[in-house]
Amino acid sequence: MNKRFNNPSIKDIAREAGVAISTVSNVINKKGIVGTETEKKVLKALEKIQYRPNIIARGLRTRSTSTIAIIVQDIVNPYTSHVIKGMEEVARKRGYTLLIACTYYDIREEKKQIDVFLDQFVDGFVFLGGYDNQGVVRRVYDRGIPLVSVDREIDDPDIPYVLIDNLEAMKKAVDYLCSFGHKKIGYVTFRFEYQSTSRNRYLGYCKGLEENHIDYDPEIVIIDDYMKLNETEGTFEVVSKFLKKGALPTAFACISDVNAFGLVKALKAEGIKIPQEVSVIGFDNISFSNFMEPPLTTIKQPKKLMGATAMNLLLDMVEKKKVENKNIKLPTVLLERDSVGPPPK
Amino acid sequence: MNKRFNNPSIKDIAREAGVAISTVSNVINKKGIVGTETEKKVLKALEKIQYRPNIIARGLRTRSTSTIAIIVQDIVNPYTSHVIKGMEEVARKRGYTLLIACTYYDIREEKKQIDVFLDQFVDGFVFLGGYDNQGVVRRVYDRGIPLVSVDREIDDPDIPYVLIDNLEAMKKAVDYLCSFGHKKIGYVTFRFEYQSTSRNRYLGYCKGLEENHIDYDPEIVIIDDYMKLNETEGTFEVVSKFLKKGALPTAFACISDVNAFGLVKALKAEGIKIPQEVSVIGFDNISFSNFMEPPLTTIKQPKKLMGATAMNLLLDMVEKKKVENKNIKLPTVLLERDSVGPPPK
DNA sequence: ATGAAAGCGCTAACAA
DNA sequence: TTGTTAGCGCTTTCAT
Repeated sequence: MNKRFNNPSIKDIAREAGVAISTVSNVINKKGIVGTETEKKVLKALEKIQYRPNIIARGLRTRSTSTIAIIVQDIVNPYTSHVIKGMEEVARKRGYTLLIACTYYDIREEKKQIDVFLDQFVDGFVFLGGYDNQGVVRRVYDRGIPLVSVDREIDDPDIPYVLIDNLEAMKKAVDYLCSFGHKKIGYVTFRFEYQSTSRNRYLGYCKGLEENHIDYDPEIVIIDDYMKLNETEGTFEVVSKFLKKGALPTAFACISDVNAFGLVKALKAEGIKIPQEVSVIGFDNISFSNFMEPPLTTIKQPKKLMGATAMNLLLDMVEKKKVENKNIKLPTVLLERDSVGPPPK
Repeated sequence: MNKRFNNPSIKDIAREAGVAISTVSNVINKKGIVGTETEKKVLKALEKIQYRPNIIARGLRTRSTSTIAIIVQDIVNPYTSHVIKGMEEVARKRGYTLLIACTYYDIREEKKQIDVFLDQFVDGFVFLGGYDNQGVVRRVYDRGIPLVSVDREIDDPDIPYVLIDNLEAMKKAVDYLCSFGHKKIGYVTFRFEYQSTSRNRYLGYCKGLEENHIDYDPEIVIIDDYMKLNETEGTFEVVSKFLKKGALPTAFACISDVNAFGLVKALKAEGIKIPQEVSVIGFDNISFSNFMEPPLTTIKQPKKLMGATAMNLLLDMVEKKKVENKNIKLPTVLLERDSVGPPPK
């Protein structure tokens, strides 16, 4: 058999200390029911022998492995990786390890991954982004496994989530554009039938227009799923094609920064000056957005905070602590930089 | 006890099929020693009952959990996340799940994470980047656990690695700069005492100068660890300070694109034109490098390929397949874009 | 307070 | 080929 190494087990400790294995277990798990003298003996044995509890064996018994599964769409997306970073730091501090899987926007893949993780006795799930597909989330929820949904809006208040108000945030972006006097405001997004986050941003765009008494003009709304996976490059191509058609607003709101980067490049390629001829506002505040030219005005999402908040919420539930509020909306901030200005005369 | 749910077990299948549990196990694990009729019965039972093997129980027995641990410095770094993507796709296809931990350049954290993963019976390790600190890698290696080191150069050919030739790649960058006639070539890096990858790039820079008969000028070599964690922003600050001192080369080579972004911004902030006054060459080919202004000339690392190659190599070892070559160097390509030009007259 | 023993679900050695 | 059983390392019940 493949017994690669022989770690000391609780048995070895028991023998060394001259006590029962259950006593050792009780010391390790701080049950507080072990006599002072006995505890001392165990502690000494623990000191002497390099012992580390076998998480797998423990997991088989307790059905818990101090492991959290996180399911994301695409780890390469900077928004995603920043949220993960926030989660990772909290998980580590609290003694949990992270299992990560990417679905690349494939719902079947998402289902498969969940099954795999279920097999592993993960203690909790984070769903980061992705399609509405509440069924798949529900399936986990109904098994009684703690879960938090991040950046995926769920109708059901039973299901804990950490979000921003995407609708209000995008409306804020449109309001900002309007405050400069823009009347022709385009929008760049991928499709959103199955994705509430992008849908709500779109709704925010519409609401922004409406409140500012601007008619919705489908000519300047670019909706294309080609921009989804290879965001920046894809947007560059899609927008380049769009520009050939001639319809040009004086400003664009963008579903996210990574798409805005491609939009900006396409605009520049046509010799269009930003913001003198066309203004652009992004969404997310990816770090690169401050290093492009011009620095991108954008809606900042509190990415790391979202991750940290979600993980703390999840671990509180895992550890059965009292959770005050499991439906959390975090605030966004509009970052004024240089890609928005008044429309040309 | 916290028995959250009662998955059907191999026992239930055995009862349903009217065979012994070991027979079921043999069917599931395709041992090929089960009679056709019996197998059919088991398959039918498997069909009827929603059965999924309990990985934890299996792991306790076999000391293997189809899990790979990957240890990175910082998941937010685009180079890192692209390599992970390459690894993730392969791992998933081959039926493994990924445990990910970040150390944020902290050696103690790295040690701690390794211990945690060791407790979990991971089947293999990937070390992505990080300090030389061969000891920590060795400790895993000596336990006989398969491991691959990526982007962390290891002297010991026993230890499998996937790398690029950092020295040659950076030398190639310097050669390229020289081919435009540059004689004053600066370099931007963080410290590299404990990090062979950055050290070898530095050595490549030095060798490039030497072969082109240019004296090394410490005045225009910027070495600062402040650029390590918050790369782009940090580099912007460091370089901005540097520019106040007045020494200015006609070209900069950069340890990585994310640092180049900060460098470029600092240069522009001083009104310096790229490439008319100063040329800049990066390293990595992060996707944004093509979307900044001017598009960044850079050395392309095959990031996803590195990840995929490393994971395939690792899993081959885990599965005890014959491995032809466990020391792999992948090629780099110099991408000519617009940030390099001839020096000013 | 301490110890003995059952058993989590599975694999593998051994017996039949 | 098939079935029985031990045991992976741990937690937890139940005696003592």
